[in-house]
Amino acid sequence: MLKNTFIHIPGIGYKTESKLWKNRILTWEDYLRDSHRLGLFGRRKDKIEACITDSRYHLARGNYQFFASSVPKREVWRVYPEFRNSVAFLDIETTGLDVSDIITMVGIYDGNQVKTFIREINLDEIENELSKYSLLVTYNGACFDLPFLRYHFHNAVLDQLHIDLRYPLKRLGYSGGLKQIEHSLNIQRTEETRNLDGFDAVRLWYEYQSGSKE
DNA sequence: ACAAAGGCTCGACGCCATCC
DNA sequence: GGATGGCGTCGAGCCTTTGT
Repeated sequence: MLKNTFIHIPGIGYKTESKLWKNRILTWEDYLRDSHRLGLFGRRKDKIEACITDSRYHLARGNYQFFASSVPKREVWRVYPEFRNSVAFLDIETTGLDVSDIITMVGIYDGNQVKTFIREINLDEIENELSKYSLLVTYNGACFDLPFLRYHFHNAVLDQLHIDLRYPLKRLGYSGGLKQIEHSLNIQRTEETRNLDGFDAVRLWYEYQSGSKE
């Protein structure tokens, strides 16, 4: 999907991208070969070509920073196929909603394996762990998880591509919070966690700190 | 060759939704 | 309850097209 994308190129908006696609210019390679068919000439055409050449260069090297700074946030979902081999699905638990509240746990799924980082056990390993990934996927992470991580872990690398599923799901007609979306997609939780919400994460953390193993 | 019109991008603004 | 990005809207500014 990324190789079909032109929206990250300065001077190209949704209209022009759509026009390219309608004219059978579907990939970067198509553009470099066939753009003269479209009546794009002169400096504009050259600038676009230069940006496509850059895009190919950076994609071949896995330079996620190039795309993180150029692809509009609402279109970052398009990079998933190209960067799925370096993805972290991320969720944090905290003691409250204010960024100065405490992070109690961070969970990461890398596509194969779930890794859990717990306060007072191994949470300090999270900075190193995060630096391994090119792409982060969250739900509402742009407003919640990432600001928390930035506030509490000054050395964490957090310049990755970031797909916040809240917004693409909204466009597909799914909204109302993660729990509700899971329900409407028929995603079942385990018996132990079925009826728990975010506030239970706070309560259970304090119970755990008071000695409850359960 | 020049001017006007039209198309498109892009930034600003205010409102809204979601996380524990 | 605070932070943040997306959304819709608007208008400035640039570029291309069209008309004379």
